Amino acid sequence: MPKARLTPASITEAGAALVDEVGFDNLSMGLLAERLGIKTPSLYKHVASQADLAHRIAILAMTEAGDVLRDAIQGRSGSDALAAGAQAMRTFVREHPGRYAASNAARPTGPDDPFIPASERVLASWAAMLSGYDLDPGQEIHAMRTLRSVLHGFATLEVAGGFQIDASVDESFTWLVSFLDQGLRAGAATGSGVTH
Amino acid sequence: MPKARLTPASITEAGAALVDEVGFDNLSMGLLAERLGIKTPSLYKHVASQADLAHRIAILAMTEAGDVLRDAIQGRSGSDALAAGAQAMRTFVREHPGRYAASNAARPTGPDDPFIPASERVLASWAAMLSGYDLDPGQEIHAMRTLRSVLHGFATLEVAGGFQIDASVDESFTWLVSFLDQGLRAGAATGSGVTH
DNA sequence: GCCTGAAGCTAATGCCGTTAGCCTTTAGCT
DNA sequence: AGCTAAAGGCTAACGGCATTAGCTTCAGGC
Repeated sequence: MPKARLTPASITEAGAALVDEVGFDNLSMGLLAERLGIKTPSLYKHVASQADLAHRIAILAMTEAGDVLRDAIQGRSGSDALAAGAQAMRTFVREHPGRYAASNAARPTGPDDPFIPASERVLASWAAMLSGYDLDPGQEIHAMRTLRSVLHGFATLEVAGGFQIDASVDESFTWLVSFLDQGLRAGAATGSGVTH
Repeated sequence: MPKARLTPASITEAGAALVDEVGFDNLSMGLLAERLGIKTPSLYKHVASQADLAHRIAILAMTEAGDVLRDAIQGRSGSDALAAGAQAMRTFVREHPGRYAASNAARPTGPDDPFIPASERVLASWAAMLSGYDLDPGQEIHAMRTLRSVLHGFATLEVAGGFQIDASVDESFTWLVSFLDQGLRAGAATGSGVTH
């Protein structure tokens, strides 16, 4: 049988697909090896450890998230960019919960960890989006953190099944985005928006 | 030595203290047994499994969070209640990251799982707090989810070390709370606040 | 004083990550 | 073409951890 040659990249890809199916917590070397048609120890010819594998998946996930986000924001600004970016992130998390969990669990392993630029690309997209709101420069970091918090929190709660009541989650998300948009526009309008 | 008799409750308490120290992911039966001065298998005389232990910790954590939140909101309303409640939750998560993680990982095991009323008590506190904003009834659920998302997201990112840039996290949190407050008050003022 | 059950222990099982060591294949060099 | 060496697979084995089985001990109720 013509075997596609196994590489660290292809294994990472398979691992990412696996965690999206079984959940990041249930990632195991045995399961992945089975998917690849090899025995567990053979995996170690390609990745150093399970932690290494998880980290590679995290880098892949963060890179993909960056792409998705850039594409969503591309060509839009202000409210449109916010709505598109937020929606894109939510979709990404719902379609790739395992990847997303991996990217959350990851910590940079050193100063030249490729995970760092991948994360920065995501943050840069959010920053670009926020720049459309003409916020006070001193507030941008706070707005950024608020934005990240709310989107991260919503996505996490949603995939964890945290929204039990039978009210439309889609509707809540639209409401949330509008809420953010209005607050950000108010902040721009007043020049300070929020005092503290 | 006069040993305090071991009970499921005391073991859960010790487990909760342990996860706050070592992290929920690093919870192990051996570590907990060592803390209690017994051998690992003896633990099974008191709890059914590690999953059972984790679930008990989650119930304890959710109950404690409910207490903290109720106490914080007690006697306040509107912006004050929001600020106090949000601050109380953040403090709880920072002081008890392991408990918090346990409560997030937990899923109800059945219809009469005590975890359910414990969760509901937390939600009820948030609902009570939101009622001070006189929102349109149809929007309360969305506001609630937004609130939970942003607080959960912020707390999670913070304990995970997700805020790298050296801008004050305290300040960001204050900003976030003010942002929410202004948005909620605007929503009440207009009677609808957010359109979608 | 005996019996029972609660609660400890040791020993053993099985799963999983990981390492060591062996074998086959294949790419590349002479 | 033929040799060499690395790449990449495999089996066997180790160690850690959750869990179970079965023994022992000790305190409290009859």
